Amino acid sequence: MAHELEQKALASYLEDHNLKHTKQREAILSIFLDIKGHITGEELYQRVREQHSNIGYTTVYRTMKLLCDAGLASERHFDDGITRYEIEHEHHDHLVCLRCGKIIEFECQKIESAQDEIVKRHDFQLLRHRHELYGHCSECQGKERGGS
Amino acid sequence: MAHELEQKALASYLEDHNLKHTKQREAILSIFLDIKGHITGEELYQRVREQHSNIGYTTVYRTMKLLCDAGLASERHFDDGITRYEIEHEHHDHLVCLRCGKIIEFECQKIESAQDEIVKRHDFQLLRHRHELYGHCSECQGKERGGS
DNA sequence: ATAGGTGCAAAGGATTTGCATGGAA
DNA sequence: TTCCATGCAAATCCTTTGCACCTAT
Repeated sequence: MAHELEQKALASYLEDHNLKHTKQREAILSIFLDIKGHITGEELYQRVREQHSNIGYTTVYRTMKLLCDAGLASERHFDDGITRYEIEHEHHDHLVCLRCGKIIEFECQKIESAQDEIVKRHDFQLLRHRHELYGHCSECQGKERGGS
Repeated sequence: MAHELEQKALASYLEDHNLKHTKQREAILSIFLDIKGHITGEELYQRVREQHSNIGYTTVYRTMKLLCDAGLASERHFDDGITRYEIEHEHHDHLVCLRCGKIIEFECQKIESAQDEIVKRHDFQLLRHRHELYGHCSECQGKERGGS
């Protein structure tokens, strides 16, 4: 079985929470893990459909929510308002190309510590943040408009 | 007339663009300017209604879009997906309390310059960014759940 | 007179929910 | 057998649009 580690993680999460292990959940996890970048619910649904024409939209959404709870995926919201999912991994932020839609990850210790200062200054308890840089990627800078 | 400067700015924007100066636009601008913080379309609509029960939802939305184009307002999108408007002013970012909904503005030169570095490193052309810190404000840190 | 503006209701798009059926445990 | 999961359709939420009427210019 591909993605054995993650499938096991899912299985044990399901057991621990008295939830059921279904073909749909296994299939959606597997297809989701095959994708490297950030995928929308719609896109994921399409991919799932290619292999499992009987799986519904609803199940994809519900399963992604489940995978987020299980710590295998995380939700991202960029400016277009469409929810995207990515494989859960260490903290990072994003550069988003407004022409081709490319999403690049970055992390920056300088910013993190500057944030900590701000949070302290306002006596805030920081739970999470969101930091996105929007612009044109190197490939799109010459173009009038961008495709993908 | 209150907010004379802004009303004039609106008037000249309207003239320049062959648009019409209406009571609704004047009223919405005036009420919007009375609000200090960040307001949702819904809240603004309610406030407008208190004084002008004949103004519709649609007009509030359309007018806010107009005010944004005119540079008098700007739209903000936080994690709850609801559009908020604020008076247009120099660049800043936000701290958002997840309990009481309080929104605090901040600006940080350190972060700005760190961003510039990242953007250069990826050969990106930066157009705008979004940086939001979510957590609990000082007043809400003791509470189980928050009102307001 | 003539564009643009308004307000209602209806549409829109992404996501969620109700409900009867299906399938793990 | 029991309860959770599924899939469809309908509902939801915020926001936008169509359209007939209205009103600045």
